[in-house]
Amino acid sequence: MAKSKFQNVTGMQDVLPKDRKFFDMVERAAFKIASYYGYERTDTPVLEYSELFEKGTGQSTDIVQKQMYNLTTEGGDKLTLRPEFTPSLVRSYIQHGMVSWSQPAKLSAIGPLFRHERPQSGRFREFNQFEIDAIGDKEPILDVQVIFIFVKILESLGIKDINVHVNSIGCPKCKPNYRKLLRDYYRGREKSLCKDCRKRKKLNILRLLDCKDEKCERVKVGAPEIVDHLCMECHNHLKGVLEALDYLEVPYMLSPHLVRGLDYYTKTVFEIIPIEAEEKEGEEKVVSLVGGGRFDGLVKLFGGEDTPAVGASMGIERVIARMRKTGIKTPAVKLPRIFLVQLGDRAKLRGMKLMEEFRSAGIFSGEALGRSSIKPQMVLADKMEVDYALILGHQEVAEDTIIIRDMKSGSQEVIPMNKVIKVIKKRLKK
RNA sequence: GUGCCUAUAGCUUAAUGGUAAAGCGCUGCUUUGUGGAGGCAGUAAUGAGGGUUCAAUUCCCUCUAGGCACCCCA
Repeated sequence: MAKSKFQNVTGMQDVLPKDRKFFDMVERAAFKIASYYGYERTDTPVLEYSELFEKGTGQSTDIVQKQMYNLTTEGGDKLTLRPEFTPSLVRSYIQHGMVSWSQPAKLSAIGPLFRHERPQSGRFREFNQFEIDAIGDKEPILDVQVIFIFVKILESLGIKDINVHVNSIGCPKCKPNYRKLLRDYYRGREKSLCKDCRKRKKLNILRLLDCKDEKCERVKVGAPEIVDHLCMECHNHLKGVLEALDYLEVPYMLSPHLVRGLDYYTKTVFEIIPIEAEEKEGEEKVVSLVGGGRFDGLVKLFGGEDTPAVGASMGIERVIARMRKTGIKTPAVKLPRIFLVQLGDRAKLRGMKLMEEFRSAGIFSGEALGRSSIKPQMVLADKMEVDYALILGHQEVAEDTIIIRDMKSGSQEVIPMNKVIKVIKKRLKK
């Protein structure tokens, strides 16, 4: 197994051809649907200045505190392998003056992200996400469009048993009030909480709502819910989101305890979760396939105009794991229908040229130019289940002819080389 | 970062305190320029490094990788 002294880095994996087919399938579905709704692909560098994430993703988040791959260049620049897309895309929005585009600017992105966490199922140190962001519009319908697009992407990949969890975490106006209410509620109840939550209470009290510990769950039941304490603007925004989801018949539920871990979220937050995983909670881990929300303050935080925005991203590896689990197959690979068999050096050369002629004519041919004897080539042709083998030996090269062998019947005939493309084309049509 | 489990040929598995077996795959042979079945042969492994022992792949430790849970998240 491990003969080489080199191995892959923990949590980072090789994508072999059979895996790649799944990636391609997901990417194709994602771009097809997102681009229909106007989201255009944007690529940003894998490396960014560390400060972008420290400021954007947020100092208080686990991502920034302990999961970033940081490096310092010889010149002293502090760089980070991107742990998420949103800050990069917002940076790009400001830097390239997308403010002057028709708003909102609709961007999509795909590629690897890096977080130094302990790998486990559905979690890697290098992983791929597909993200879409609509920057420059505050209407709730944009939130819903983002959710809707991901639901449609998942559906088109055959993942239909999903549920969208939605919540609002308010804005800088109403969030502080709610925080205070929560603090008041939990004051005196510390003893009923798990160890972690006692710590969390000081760092970010909203996180208490996320805990799955039984004891905490019990305390949580009586806790004030943020949806009851939103300011008018946030309340109406949430109402607009839910109404649109209803209208579009998106399967969702309001999850008052959904809190997301990134600092920049405002108002709407959501996750898309497979239903089966929810039902089997305890046996199977609940992993969200998509997560996102509104980040109305981020553009301004980076020095741009005060610009509302909303976006989300999908974990490609997680979606693929889901597809595999539910038995979804990738489309069959296109196999060649003819196979070139060659004997002798001159035939190899002539064969190489012939294949190019076939390629220009749009005909896909198999080959084994590395082989010199005829048998293994025939075996391969058989395995590939081609319709015809084209045999090119010394004699054929000399006479400028080629043998066409019908693999099913075993009959074969010699035809002039200059007619072979025409003949094969005709036969393959049948 | 914490805890638990795992590690035998390319793949799937077997076995043992005395240097490892099989199936699949791959390569070749079974007519000298012709495939599909069957037969024959070949190929290749105890993740790495220590320790205990007369002897370890088997027991112990460390490392590495993989899996899982916590944390957190896509």
